[in-house]
Amino acid sequence: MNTPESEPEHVDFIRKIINDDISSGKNDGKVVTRFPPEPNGYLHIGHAKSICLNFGIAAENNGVCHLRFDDTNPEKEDTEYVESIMDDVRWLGFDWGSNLFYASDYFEQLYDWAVQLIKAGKAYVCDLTFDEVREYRGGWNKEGKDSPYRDRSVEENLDLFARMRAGEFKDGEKSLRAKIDMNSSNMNLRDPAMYRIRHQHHHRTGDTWCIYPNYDWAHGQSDSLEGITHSICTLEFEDHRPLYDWYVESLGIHHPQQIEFARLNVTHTLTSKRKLLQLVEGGHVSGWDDPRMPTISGLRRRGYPADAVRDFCAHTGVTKFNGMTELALLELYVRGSLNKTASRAMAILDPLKVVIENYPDDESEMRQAHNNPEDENAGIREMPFGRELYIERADFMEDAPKKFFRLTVGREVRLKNAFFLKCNEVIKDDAGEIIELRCTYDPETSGGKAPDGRKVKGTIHWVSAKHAVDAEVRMYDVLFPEEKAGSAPEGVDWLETLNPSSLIVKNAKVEPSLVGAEVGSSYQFERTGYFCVDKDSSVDSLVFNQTVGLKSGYKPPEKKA
RNA sequence: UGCCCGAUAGUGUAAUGGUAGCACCCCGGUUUUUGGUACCGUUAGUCUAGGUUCGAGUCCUAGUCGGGUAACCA
Repeated sequence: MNTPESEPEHVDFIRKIINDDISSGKNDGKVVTRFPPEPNGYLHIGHAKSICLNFGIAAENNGVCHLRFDDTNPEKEDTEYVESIMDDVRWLGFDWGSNLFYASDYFEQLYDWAVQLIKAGKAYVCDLTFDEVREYRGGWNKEGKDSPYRDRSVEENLDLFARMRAGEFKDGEKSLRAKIDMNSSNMNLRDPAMYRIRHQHHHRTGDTWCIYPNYDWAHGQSDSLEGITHSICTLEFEDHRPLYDWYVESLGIHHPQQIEFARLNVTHTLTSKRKLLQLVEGGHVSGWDDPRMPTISGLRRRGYPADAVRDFCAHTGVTKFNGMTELALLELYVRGSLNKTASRAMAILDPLKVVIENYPDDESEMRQAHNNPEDENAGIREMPFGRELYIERADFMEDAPKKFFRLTVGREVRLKNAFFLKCNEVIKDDAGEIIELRCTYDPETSGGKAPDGRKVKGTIHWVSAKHAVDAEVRMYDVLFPEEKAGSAPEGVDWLETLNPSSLIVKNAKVEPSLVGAEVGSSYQFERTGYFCVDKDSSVDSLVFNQTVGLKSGYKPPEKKA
C-alpha cells in the first residue's frame, strides 16, 4: 500500500470504480470500453476527451477499447463521416486494432431480441401517430395514458412486427414500444420506442431494412454483445440508465455498467453539432477543418499537436460537475509541446523598412541562428543580412517611454543573431506615416555583445529586405468573444455574436529558409507565436496559420488621450 | 411544475470523518541574444442554515443556486 515514492496519484471517480471492479474480480478483472460516435458529423474537442478517456482507461488496464459506429439512424449518417472519424481518432494517437464495429451489424440480433421481448409480453406494436404518442406520454406533472394498443396479444404483436419488417407499412404508421410504465417519473420509461419505420437507404445495410432501432434499444445491447464492461457516456444519459438496465435485464444478457461524466466545455468554444453545422453551411468559416473550428480536423489544421490535445484532456479532470474549462489551459499544452519541437524562424508580420546607412550598398553576409534553443540537436541555419532590412512596426516607437525596450530614435537595440542597431532618423510620407528608418549598425557587435561592454535592453527580429520571401499569414482569434460561445441575449441571433475579426490576413516577409516548408509543419516565428504551413500553401506561395501566440510579458504603454 | 445530477480560490481539480493541496489565469521577481522558455514568489477557496461527532469539505436534514431531462434523434 505504502508505495515508496508515493506520488499523490489522483484517480478520477470512473477509474476508481473500475479499479474496484478489477480488485473484486468483476468481469474476470477485464476492462473493455468503447467510443461510440454516430457517423453524422465531424468529431470535435469534446469527443477528444471521451476518446482519451475510453482508450486511456483500456490501455491502463490491459484492456481494449472498441470503435463502434452508432449508425442506427440512416437519415443523417454517411460513410464520409465514418472515414473522417477514423482519421481523427488515429491522428489523436489511438488504435482500435481489429475492434471496429457497427451497430448496424447487430440489426438481425436486435430484431431477434425484440421478438423475445414481445414473446415475454414486454413489447408491443403501437399504431399511435407520432403526435398521439407524445400526447399519451403526458408530461412532468401530467400522467401518462396507456396506448390503446398496449394489450395486443403476443401473436398479433409478432405478426405485426414481422410485417413492419417486411415493409407492409408506411413510415410512422406503426412503432414497436417497450411495455414499461406510462406513469414513471422518468419519461424514458413511459413505453419508449424501440423501432421506427423508415423506408430509407442505410449507408451500410442498404435497403435490407425499413425498420431501425432507436438509440436506447441499440446502444446497451451493442455494448452487451461486444462484452463491454464499462459503458462511459456523458451526463445527459443519466436518465437513460434505468432504461439501459431494464433492457439488458429483461433480455438476461451480459450487463455492462453505464457511467456518466460531465461533457467538456471550453470557453469561447462551441461544441454543438447543430451550430457547428450552421457555421459551415452559412459560410462563416471555410469548412469543417477551418482552423478556427473546434473540430479535431480544425485543431489539426490550426497546428495543435495531438499530444497537446491529449494532455489537455487528461488535465481537465473527470467529474460530474458541469464546468467550463478555460481555453488558456489548452493553449498552455499547445505552447508547451511546440516549444520543444518547433523550429524557430524569423518572420515580419507588419514590415517596416530599415536602411543601415553604414552598411555597404551591394554587400550581404550570412548570419547563423539556432533552430531551437530548447534542443541542441536541432542544429543551426544561416540567414542573409544586408543593408536593407524589415523589422516589425511594433518594434519601433517615436517618443517611446522608458519601459519600451525596442527601437526608438537615438536608442540602441540588438538585432537577433546579428548586430547592435541604432536609429538616427525617421522618414515619413506626406500623410505622416512612418515609411522608413535610417539607422547605423556597429560592426564590432557581431557576436551580439559590445566589446566596450555597453548593454542593450532589447533584442528584435528582422529579415533582409533583399532576400525575404513573401508569405500569407492568417492570424486567428476566437470565433466567440463571449466565454460561453454561441449564447446570445434574448432576441439576438447567436450568429451575431461571432467575432468579426476572428481571421486577419497579413502579408508577411519571412526568412528565405522557409521556402519549401512542408504542409503541416510547425515553426515558432520568434517573438511572435507558433505557425504552421497551411494546406493552401504551394511551392511559390507560402501560407501560414497562426496556431497560438507566444505569451507576452510586455504590456503596451498606456495610450495617451 | 415532476424526476435525476451537481456545488471546494477567478477557472479546473484533489483531500480512509483528522494540517484544505495541485495546476491554469492574474500579479511580482531571477535568468535570458525571443518582453518566449526555465526557475522562484504573492494574492485567493469548502453555497446557506441546522444536526450527528472529541473532530465535518466529507455523514444526515432543509434550503439556495447551477445543469440535464417530456424525439418514431443520438
